[in-house]
Amino acid sequence: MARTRHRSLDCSPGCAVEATLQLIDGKWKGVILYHLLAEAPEDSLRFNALRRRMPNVTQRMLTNQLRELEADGFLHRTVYAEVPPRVEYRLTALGRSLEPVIRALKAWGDAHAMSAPEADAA
Amino acid sequence: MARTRHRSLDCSPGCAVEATLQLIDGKWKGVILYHLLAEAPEDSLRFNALRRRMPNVTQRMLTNQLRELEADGFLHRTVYAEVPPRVEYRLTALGRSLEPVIRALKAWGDAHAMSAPEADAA
DNA sequence: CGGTATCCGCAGTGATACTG
DNA sequence: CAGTATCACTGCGGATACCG
Repeated sequence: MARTRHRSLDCSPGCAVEATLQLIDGKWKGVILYHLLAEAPEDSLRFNALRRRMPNVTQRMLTNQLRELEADGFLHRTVYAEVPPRVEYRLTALGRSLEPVIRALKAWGDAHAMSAPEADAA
Repeated sequence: MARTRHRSLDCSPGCAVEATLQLIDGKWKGVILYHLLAEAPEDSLRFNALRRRMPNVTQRMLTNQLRELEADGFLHRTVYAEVPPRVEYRLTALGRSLEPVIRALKAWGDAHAMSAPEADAA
C-alpha cells in the first residue's frame, strides 16, 4: 500500500529530478524529513514528538507517510516493546543524504517567503 | 483551476520546505523546469520542443502544468500570432531562482541512481 | 502511546476528440 | 502548431472510531 504511489516515470534526462521529487512528495514527507534533519541530526524522534511539530497532520497520515519513508529506506523505525509503547524514528544514511535537497527546498521557500502564493507575483 | 491545488499549509518551521515542494509538485513540473533550465538557460522552448523532451506527457497535462508554472510566476508564455502558431516558454527570474533546488533534486537522483527503490539500499 | 480500520470526497491525471 | 473540451478513474488525504 505504501508502494503504490510511485507513478511510472517516463525518464527523459529530467528523470532523476522527477524520481527524487516523487520520493519526497506526499503531503508531509518534506516536513517530516525536515524535522528529522533539523531537530535530530543523529537522534531519533518519537511518534508524538513528530506530531507535536506538525499540528495539522492526522495520526493516519503521519503513520502513513512515516511508513512510506521507511519503505523507501529514508528512516528506521524502532519499536521498544515497553509498557508504554515507544516508537522512535531515526534517519538512515540514505535519509540524511537528502539533507542538501531539503535545505535547498527550505532555502528557496525562505528566500521567497511565500505566505500567499496568490497575493505574490513579486 | 490552476490555482486550486495549493493545499493549505500548516506551517510549522518546516513550512518553507513544504511550500516549495508544493510549487514544484505536479507530475511534470520538475521535469519541465529541468528542461527549461538545462536546455535553455535564458532561451525559450516551444510547446512541442518541450513535448519532445517528455514523451509520456499528454498535451493536456503539459498545457496544464505549464499554465500552473506560469501562474506561479516561474515562466513566461509568449504567443506569436503567426500563421503556424508559435508559443514559447521562457523561465522568469523567479523560475531561474529554482535552479539550486532542481539541481539538488537532480544530483540526489543521479547519485542514488534510483531505478528500483526496493533494489537499492546502497 | 502508537497505531489500525473504514468510509468517503475530491483533486490530479489520463484518454480521446475537436478547434483556431 | 498549440491548444481546449469532455468524460471518467484512481488514489491521496481527511474524519472518525476502535485496538494492543
